Parts: sequence; structure tokens; C-alpha cells
Amino acid sequence: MAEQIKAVRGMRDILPEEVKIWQTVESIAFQTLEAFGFEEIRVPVVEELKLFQRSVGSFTDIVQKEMYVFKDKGNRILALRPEATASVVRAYLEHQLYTKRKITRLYYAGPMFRYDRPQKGRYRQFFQIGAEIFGGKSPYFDAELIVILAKIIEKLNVSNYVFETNSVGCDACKISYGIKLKQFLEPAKDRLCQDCQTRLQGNVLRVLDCKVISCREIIKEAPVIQDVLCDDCRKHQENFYTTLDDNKIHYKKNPYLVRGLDYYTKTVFELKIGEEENAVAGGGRYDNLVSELGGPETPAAGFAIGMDRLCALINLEVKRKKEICVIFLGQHALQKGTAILNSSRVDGIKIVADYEQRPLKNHLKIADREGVKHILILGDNELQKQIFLYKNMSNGSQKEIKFSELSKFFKEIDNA
RNA sequence: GUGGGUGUAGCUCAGCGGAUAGAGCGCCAGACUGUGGCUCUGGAUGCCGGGGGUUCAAAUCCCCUCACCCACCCCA
Repeated sequence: MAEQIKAVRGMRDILPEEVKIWQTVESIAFQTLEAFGFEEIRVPVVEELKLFQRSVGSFTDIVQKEMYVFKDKGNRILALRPEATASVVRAYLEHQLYTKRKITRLYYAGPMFRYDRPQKGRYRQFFQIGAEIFGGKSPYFDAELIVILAKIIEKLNVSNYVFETNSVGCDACKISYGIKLKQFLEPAKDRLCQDCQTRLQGNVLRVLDCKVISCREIIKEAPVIQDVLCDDCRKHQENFYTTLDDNKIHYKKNPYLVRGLDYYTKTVFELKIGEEENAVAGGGRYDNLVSELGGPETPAAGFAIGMDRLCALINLEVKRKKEICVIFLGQHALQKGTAILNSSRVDGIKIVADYEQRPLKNHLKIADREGVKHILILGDNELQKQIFLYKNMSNGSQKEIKFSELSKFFKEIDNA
């Protein structure tokens, strides 16, 4: 036997049954976003490596160890995107979208790539639906993003969800807090875990969400960013929370919430469902990213939904579309019947023909097994009478359908 | 990148040094040649993930490797 080729590690197929759930989620998400004035943008899956180094951050794990990087034949150093915000910002600048509208709202959907070890709810190729708002600095924009997420998730009949929120402050706050935290942790350095000792050198904030118990003990006493926020950041945060309250959003302040992308400022948030450790969506404000990528000072905020995780957690009853199965008995009936059937098809109604010759008994057995409720049979007897024999598999009833009334009959079944 | 678990029939799994590798479900055929579900009867399942080693003897023990799952790191 020839060698079986399998999907590569961390990549997977989403089979038709599951795709139906994805389609439902996508259409709910897209409709909601459109209703809030977001427009879809489609950006490439491949970008220059530099884009991600400059946006996500050179020292983040995502860039340092999780990126698919390669050279193309023109010796360009490229990367498969680990996230799409960078690309959207790049496109926003490249096409000078900031000259077209004061506030630009964009959304996207597609695969992202991160080379980490696959496990529950994480893949090397995973799908995100994301939204970005450019040009708005008011905390109401931050809140709008959360409201949109809440609407989407409630339309999916999920009720046991919570937003975790925090502020990481503006650049100045981040820096002063980083120093303060480092000063606090330095004396206790020996009691920190190995990972945290490394974090102390690079990304100090990450120590905050370490799960090691001994580290947590130390962190409990650590200064909280709230105490360090500047007036502007503090006001922004207060307004943001008030707006969430007014909108009856279920959220939980988490002073230790730190995100792994460097570009976030002020508001950050994650959406969690049930007891799951993993966040289903995450996002926040990134007021400096646009200018850092060479554009004008442009406040911005956004989120991304992890489709793989979301779709795994919701239990949507996807309605099975009605299917009418047509079977032909004998070569003659098949020859004549196919054209009659095809000319009578109705858009949007699922009519499936089985051209194989097998005993009627087998045809019915297969239909039964596959859950098909409606069968049309054409044999020589029927052909002579210019009819299809309809059999309802649920109750066994049968009736004759004239060739001329086939389309009408399809619509009747579909409407029933 | 680190740690743990699991790879046996289409699926779920049993067998854990001994002969021809099993069960349930599913599948195929027949009873029933143009009428499914229920029942009965019969049948086929297989490089025991791959490679190497130990042994008279390996699905079983050892080593390597690959894949999947889970956790850590990190993230959606």
C-alpha cells in the first residue's frame, strides 16, 4: 500500500459537519460587525518578517520562537502571519485609509500560524475573526468592542462567559510600572521560579500571571499597575468600566492580566467561557502601533476571536437541510430520468441523485442509514406513466408525482 | 523548547512473554429478485504506528523514531 500522507502537525481539516457550525458563527459575527459599521478587509497571509518584529515585538515569544519564517526565491525574508492586526495596520497605512474617514472600522477573518506545540484548543494553523477601530481614542470605542463580542456570543446562546479586563497603561505608565515592579521583585529574586527569573530581565510584566504558587505568593504583595497609572490612563479606565456597567457587561477586573503582544496600551481584555483556561477572544487598545509603523498618530483598538476554540465550546444544534434522494432502477430509466430531474431542480433545495445501479432494497437501506427522509424512485413502470414514485421514509407512505409537477413537488417538500 | 500519557479491525477498546490476535459497534451477503428500519444465519476484517535490539519465542520487554492527546512556556 502506498504511504498515507497525513495533515502536517498542528494543521487540521474541518469536516463538513463542523463547517456548518463555523458558517453559523461566521455569519453571526459578520452580521453583528457590519451592523456596527465595520467593513471587511482581506489581507495577505504572508508579510515581511519585519512587520511582525516591529508590531508584535521582537522580544515576544510569538516572534522569537513561534513564527514560520522563510526566504522566497527573491531572497525576501517573509513570515506567515501569527496574527492579523499588524497586516491590517500595514494596509491601513499603505492605502492611506486615514484620509478617507475619521474613524475606520475594519474586520477580517482567516488563518493565522504559530509554530508551538499543539494541544487542546491550539493549533499551528488556527482561525481568527478580528476587528480593528482606527482613529478613536475615547474609551467608548474600547467598550464597543466588548459589546460586539458580547452580542456575538449571546447570539450563540452562550451565557457562562466573562470578560477579564485590565489596563496596562500608556507607554509612560508601562515604563514606570515596569521599573517599580522590577524593584519590588529584585530582592525576592531567589524565590522566583526559573522562568520568572528570566522574565525579570525581559518582560517583567509577565511575572504577574505566572502560575507557580511560590511566585504567586510574592506577586500578591507586588505593586498593582492601577496605583501607578497617570491621570489620563486612569480616567480612560474609569470611563471604560462605567460604560461596561451601563451596558450590563459581565466582566471581572484582573490586575494581573498581561498580554503577550507588545503593542497594547491602556485597555486590555480577554473573553473566557466557562471553566476553560484558554481565552476565546482577546484584544485591547494600541495607541502607538500605527505611528510606530510609520503612520500618523492614530489611536486604535481591536480584538480577535479564536474560532477553533469558540466553535469547540458552543453546542449549536445545526439544522440538517432537507434532502431529497432520487434513485433510478434500470439503465433505461436512468438514461431518460436524469435530464428530467435536472431540468426540474429548484435553487436552494438539496436534491441528490444516485446513478449507481443496485437493487431497490439496497437503495432504501442506504437512504435509511444516511437519514434521508424523502425518496424519489424512477423505474420502467414509472417512466411509462410519466411519474416519479415518491416514498416518505418516515411513515412509509407513497404517492405518484407527475414529471410536469416535479418542481412544484420539490418546493412543497422544502416548505413542509 | 520541557514533562506525562497513548498508538492493536472502519470506530471504541481488550489482550501486556507462549500456539492461528479478540469483543462490541459498524460493514458485506443471504433468508426477502421493485420497498428501508426489526429479527435470524453466514462472511471479511489487521505491516498490533515505523525501525532496531533482547529472547527458543515479542502486540507484550528494552532503545530509537514518528504521530496523536494532555500539561508547562506562550497564546486565540
